[in-house]
Amino acid sequence: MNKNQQPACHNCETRHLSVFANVSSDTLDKISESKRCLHFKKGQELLHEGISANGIYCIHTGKLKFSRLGTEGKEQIIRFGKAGDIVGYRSILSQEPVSANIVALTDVDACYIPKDIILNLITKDGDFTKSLLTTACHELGEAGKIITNLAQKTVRERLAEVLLILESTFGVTEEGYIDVTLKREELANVVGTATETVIRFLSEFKSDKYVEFKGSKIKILNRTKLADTGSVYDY
Amino acid sequence: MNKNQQPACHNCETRHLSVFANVSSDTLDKISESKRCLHFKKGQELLHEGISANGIYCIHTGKLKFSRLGTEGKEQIIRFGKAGDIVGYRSILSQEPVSANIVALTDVDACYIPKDIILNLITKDGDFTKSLLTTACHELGEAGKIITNLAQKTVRERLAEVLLILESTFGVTEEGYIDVTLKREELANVVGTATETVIRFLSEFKSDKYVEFKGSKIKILNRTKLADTGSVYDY
DNA sequence: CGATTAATTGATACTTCTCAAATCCTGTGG
DNA sequence: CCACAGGATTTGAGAAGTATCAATTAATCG
Repeated sequence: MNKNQQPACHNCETRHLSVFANVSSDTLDKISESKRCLHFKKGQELLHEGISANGIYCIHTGKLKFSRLGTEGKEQIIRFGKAGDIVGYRSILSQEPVSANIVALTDVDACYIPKDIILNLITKDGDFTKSLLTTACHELGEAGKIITNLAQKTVRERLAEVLLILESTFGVTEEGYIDVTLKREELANVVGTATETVIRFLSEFKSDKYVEFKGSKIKILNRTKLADTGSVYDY
Repeated sequence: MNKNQQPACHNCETRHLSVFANVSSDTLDKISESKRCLHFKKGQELLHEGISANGIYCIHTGKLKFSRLGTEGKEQIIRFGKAGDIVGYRSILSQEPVSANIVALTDVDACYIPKDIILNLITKDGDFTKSLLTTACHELGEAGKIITNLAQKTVRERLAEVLLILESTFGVTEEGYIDVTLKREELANVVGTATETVIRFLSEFKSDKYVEFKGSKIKILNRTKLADTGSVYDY
């Protein structure tokens, strides 16, 4: 995908995973006309905390992290994104500045859809709006889970749980490694702890044969034990 | 307000604070017809974690806490509610079970509006839906803040911040005390710490003259210092 | 007023953080 | 293809922050 050739939304396979799955053919045409397909390199920022968004990105391929700067400028990773997700909608709909830095973890192809198209769609297409609401409400529930876990679980438990979440979010490679590459530091910024602490617990999990490494790739060997370690009951 | 007399939504002053502020007169009539006004005593539960909601509550008067049970059955308070808020909408819209126990902190008057009325309203009233989306997206942003704080701030910082948040959420009484009564244990369950730890830091804040107590009521004496203590920059 | 429940204080143990130092990678230029 | 620079990872030791347990005092409600 490049800037000259704008693939139509009709033919987009990723669309069926997204909030645009059921919008009408007409509407789809309108979106197709006004959107712009963009490419982001690994490490590039799609949106920056504090600005106001003028449109949303519909993620076609690639992986993202959503993070906020906490006290002392430390990164806190809030959640992840992948193909089929839309980003930036929260800011537009709450009429607040973007609340997270959204950064590409891999190369990312995404379509940019201007704000007014989306707002217009909301007033006209009930299914689409419902779909958006469902998404937002689902994420709200997830956020509640995260809050409870952060407040109550130990770092060791949280790390175990995060590994399981990453695996189920991003799946595994052919060789069975979790299909996302995070630095130890980033892993620490998800869990909310120090890098060294992540490393210590990871090597503990490794001695216990719950996981194994290959570079920074991680393979989960024993999901049950890991879920146990993380006090994850709904696994 | 009691069960015999169902006050019309038209005349409800609280409505103007809520997502129903701008719905049409016709729609309002429909809601008025199908709603039921209920009273909850302090401590009573409006919704319970895990069930599926069949309607939403529109809070007319009173205060609520939203909590989840974490590991070992410990309560984690996620957020608070008050007049003008609607509760239960998340579950209905994400088609997931209720994700929190919603409990009255004071006596509460609330109107129960059946699920199908709300879903119908969503397909027909764009303003209402947008209003709901705005609410959900706003709360999503708040959740992100909470996550960052929990992950990065110390218990001491979080407690200081929570006091400020409680004051700005619930206001103060004539005498200047934060207008909500929480047990020390509940305060601990907001902050995500042990009751004893809350007590220790509270008495520290008291010796520092940042706060003063009267029973379990808390009065903030020095907002600036407290914001400092809590590393709250946007106060 | 008595019985619970809540709040407080103290002592100790444990988890996690921080700082320092060493080793390991990775990509780059020669 | 190799060596090197700079970042990433790992390990250790000691400090700091919180949790836990136990005991005491205060507040509340019937």
